[in-house]
Amino acid sequence: MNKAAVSEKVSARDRLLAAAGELFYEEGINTVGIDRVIEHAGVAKASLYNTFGSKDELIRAYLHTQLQARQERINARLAKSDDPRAQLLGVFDVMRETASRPEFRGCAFVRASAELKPGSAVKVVCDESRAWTRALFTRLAKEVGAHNPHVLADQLVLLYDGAAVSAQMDGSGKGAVTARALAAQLLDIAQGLRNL
Amino acid sequence: MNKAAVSEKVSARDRLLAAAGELFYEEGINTVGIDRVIEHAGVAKASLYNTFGSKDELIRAYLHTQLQARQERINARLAKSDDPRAQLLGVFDVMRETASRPEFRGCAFVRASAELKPGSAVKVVCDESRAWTRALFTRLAKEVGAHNPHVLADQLVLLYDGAAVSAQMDGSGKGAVTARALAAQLLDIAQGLRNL
DNA sequence: GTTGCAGTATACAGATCTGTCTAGTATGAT
DNA sequence: ATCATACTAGACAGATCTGTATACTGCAAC
Repeated sequence: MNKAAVSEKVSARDRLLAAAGELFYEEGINTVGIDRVIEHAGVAKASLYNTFGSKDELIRAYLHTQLQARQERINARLAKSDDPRAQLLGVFDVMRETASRPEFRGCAFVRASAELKPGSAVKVVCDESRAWTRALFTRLAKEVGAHNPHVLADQLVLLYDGAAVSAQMDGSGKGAVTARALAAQLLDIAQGLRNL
Repeated sequence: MNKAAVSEKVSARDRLLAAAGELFYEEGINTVGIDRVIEHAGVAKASLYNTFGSKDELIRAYLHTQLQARQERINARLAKSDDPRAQLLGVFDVMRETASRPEFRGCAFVRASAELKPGSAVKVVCDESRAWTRALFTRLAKEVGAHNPHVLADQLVLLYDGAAVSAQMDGSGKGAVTARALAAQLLDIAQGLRNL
């Protein structure tokens, strides 16, 4: 059976991930119980435990899916241009578009991390996400010819995080607009166009 | 009875707030049950419900206390100088000091907001906190003579939020250091010292 | 046709949660 | 002395949580 070719039916796993993606993100990981997830997915409880083994693993898988989705969104945007400067600002464009959607409630990893009991294995995915973002900004900072790419990358991560918080707390994409504008300013400075 | 003057005994209310401050902040609002709070506070359950009426109200009170504490920390720092520029950077110094403490886990309001079910009355306190911070930065931006104080305030809030996220996710005060340095740079620009 | 896989439906165990209730204690004011 | 206040101790109700177990169905491969 070739699922990708036939795809007449969505697997229980995918339906669970979709349901978890909506409910966990919108209402919080701890407030949403297993029963609501399986009900929303239209799936039996045994299917959840056969597929994921525990709620914690479902959370892990949910966050992993979120990370992949974000990476794909950003990579798709990066592919649209060859100019590193445009690529770097494009990352903030993606963030602005995402943060402007009414259902956006901030970074899924920040939200999840606030609910984790210390020592949870879920934190690994959060770290993975942050490492990826930072590596991306570092790479782009080098490509734009920044004098100190690591410093610039730190600054860009800061703006990226700040925009996510603004979207979560203020419910607007305004922070993302500010972040993009500020990133452009920082690029000018880092590229030496505005040096003293 | 004059509590402030005598203060031989700490009231159940204060002990509950202290316990909530530790447990809710460190482990999350939803994962910490009432029983753990009263046990940590050394207080009877009836005292909690007589004083606050519900867990939600205890959460509100906990966040309100956090807000007051932050305001007092920042106001104390502001009082140390008359120079608006030093005052503004002082806000980031406070953040850096706070974020460098090992028990710091990010902004209590961001963490709480990630756990709230939509429509909770707790969000009012979060909004109050954000309004206060933004008003503070706007006032200071005006006092340093920024060309566009509202834009500068938006930028500073962004840095402030980003630093908090970094402390929460990476477990370090590095983001706060970056934020302070970047704020200083922005001040230079906003004050026109580096204009093109 | 039989075997194995993926899934459904549902009852249940055991823990934990918020909130209520009863009963009793210490203390200070009047 | 009495009375209100603030508090303690703990049982309890009722809901909800995660996770397990049982019994069944549809389907595809061999």
